[in-house]
Amino acid sequence: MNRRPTLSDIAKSVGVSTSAVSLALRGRARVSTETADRIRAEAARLGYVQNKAAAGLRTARSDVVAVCLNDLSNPVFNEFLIHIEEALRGSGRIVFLGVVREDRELQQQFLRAAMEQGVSGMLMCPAHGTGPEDLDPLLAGGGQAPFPCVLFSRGLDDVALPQFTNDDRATGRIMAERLLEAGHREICWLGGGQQTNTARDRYAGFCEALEQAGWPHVPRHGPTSRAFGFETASERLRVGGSDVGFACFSDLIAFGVLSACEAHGVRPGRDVSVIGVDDMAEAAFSHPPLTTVGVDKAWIGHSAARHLVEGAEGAPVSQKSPPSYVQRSTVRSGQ
Amino acid sequence: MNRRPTLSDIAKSVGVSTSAVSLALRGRARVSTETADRIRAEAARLGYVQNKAAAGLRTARSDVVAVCLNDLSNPVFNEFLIHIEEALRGSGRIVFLGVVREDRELQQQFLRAAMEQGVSGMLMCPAHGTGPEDLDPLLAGGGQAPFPCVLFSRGLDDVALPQFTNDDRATGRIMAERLLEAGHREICWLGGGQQTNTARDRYAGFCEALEQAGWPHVPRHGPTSRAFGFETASERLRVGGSDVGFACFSDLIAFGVLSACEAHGVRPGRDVSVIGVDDMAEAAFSHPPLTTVGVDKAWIGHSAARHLVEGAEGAPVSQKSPPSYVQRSTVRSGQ
DNA sequence: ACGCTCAAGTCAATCGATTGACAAAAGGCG
DNA sequence: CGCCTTTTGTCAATCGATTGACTTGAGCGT
Repeated sequence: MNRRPTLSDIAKSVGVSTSAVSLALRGRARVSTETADRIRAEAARLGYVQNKAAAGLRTARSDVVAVCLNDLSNPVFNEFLIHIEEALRGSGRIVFLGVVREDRELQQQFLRAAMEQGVSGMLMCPAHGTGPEDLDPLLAGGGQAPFPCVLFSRGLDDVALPQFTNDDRATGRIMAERLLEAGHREICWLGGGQQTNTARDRYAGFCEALEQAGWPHVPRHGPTSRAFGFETASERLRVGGSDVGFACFSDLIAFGVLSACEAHGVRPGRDVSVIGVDDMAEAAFSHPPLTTVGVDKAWIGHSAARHLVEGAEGAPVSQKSPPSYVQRSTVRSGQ
Repeated sequence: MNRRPTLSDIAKSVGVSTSAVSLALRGRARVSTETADRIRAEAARLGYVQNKAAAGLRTARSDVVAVCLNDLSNPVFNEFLIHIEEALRGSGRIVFLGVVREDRELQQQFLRAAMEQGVSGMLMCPAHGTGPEDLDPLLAGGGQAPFPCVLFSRGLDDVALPQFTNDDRATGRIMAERLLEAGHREICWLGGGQQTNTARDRYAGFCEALEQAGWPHVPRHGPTSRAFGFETASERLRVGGSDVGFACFSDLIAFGVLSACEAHGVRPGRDVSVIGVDDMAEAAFSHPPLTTVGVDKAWIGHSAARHLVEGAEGAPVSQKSPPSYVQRSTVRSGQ
């Protein structure tokens, strides 16, 4: 029942000091190549594995990054996670995952857990209703903050943290413009709400473009789910007729709308128009394939991760990626 | 630029020893309620956060659990992760995530990282081709193993580790039986391969039931992706006509088949039958809704997690959850 | 032969928390 | 009053790795 070998086991076995072993294994100078080789050989023979807890205790460094997400069952967050994990693994970091389901309390718990574990940084998509006070411990300047934090996907106002997000105002505008072109009698906004900057900006951009054109719309805010899209679209189709353009806060909602269209015998891309946001992988395979405004999840995920590990110099940056219109077949072509 | 407060900061400030502080904060005896209150109050005032690295160094304990996955872009693994994360959070563990993309080398790296971090255990879905030799360090008996490991989703033969999986042989049988009932001229197997027990068992059960009935099938092994389903089904429909029943290793493949059917103007549930496995969330929303054999991902995820944290007593268990036939509309009803 | 530099190592303190062994004070009991 | 228990704490060692300061011996130039 022998425990894991330590530096001093190797030292004893080779006949040198633990300092020498530590130095050799990390490839520093101060040990001759010959001794270093013997040390490395013995380490391999013994099956030595570094104890990062001990190393981190001494050096106050760590290669763990916490990633704070809200909802894995929304494919878009899953996609963000994929890109983030990829970027982080590429730079030798390790991922601590937290799923906080839009719950500020859970988010606080995860923050604390991350501090306890001594992570070197955090990538965070803030939960609904997160304000500066929630992030207080991370904001203190002058080396006070336990670790740097970078926000992704959702930004926060009045928070001096680097943020990588989609340009949601532009996204909303694009949706409005395309729907306007399609020339529907009624335009309907589905989803979003007031809980995140993402939702507010997207809707604001949408309203802005519509107002410019002097065109009204019927707003229906609600959860980001297929069910919400299905039910709300069904209601609109029943009371408002079938000549309507649906602007959906998320592809997920749009999928629900598509189901509703099918149930009502209405053809997306002909009678009605449906446009989503995100361009999640499934969008290309929906029935019919969904027209959507693509969010550059890879860029956002990679940039946020890179910014975190490369160290944030100077003032916190706030970068937005431009959305891209992805034409498939659910938006009617102009009259 | 004051660093994080430590036990001894609290001790100094309250006027007791660090021992007392440690004891009090963890609610042990040996400190009076009154002193303990003062200590807790001061800890809160100072914003004390425990340093788990230091604590773990001393106690050789940790509340981190490594979760080793292969492919987040397959929704079924995403669903497993959701359930696992949920169960782990419920027992106060935190998740250290690794995505190893069916690469044994990456899997080894993750194993090592987990040892370095000193995780208390691992939940693992083994990569393609994983053998006992890959898991060697985890198998040594008598307290030698660095941490306990529980396999989920995919089992491994000749490996003395607890395993929680779906009953894949039964799953394959169900698929064959339903397709037999539908009475197609040709029955086609899509996906799987020889890389995992899951794939082998599922296919074996399928063959078994078909042989019993004395019915042939055309096998097409390949990757678990929509694209593979689409292409292979297209080919079958072209050369073999439209009276075919498709048994798909995964819902993902089945979705591809559905697209192929649409492209070929063939109606699933009427002309052809399509049956998948997993019952992923999307299956209920495909077009048409997919008939599938459901895998109890919640049970598997929760059980594996619970088994790990509650400590594996006695001999390693190997438990299989029974699959469930989920009838929707892509399998033709019997003649 | 002397002083100097450099390479190759070693020493010992340190990171922060935990815990077995011990100590002092208070209370109980005959 | 003396002895024994509890209660409430403290001491000091310990977990494993890192690192600034120091030592030793060899090599070199003059």
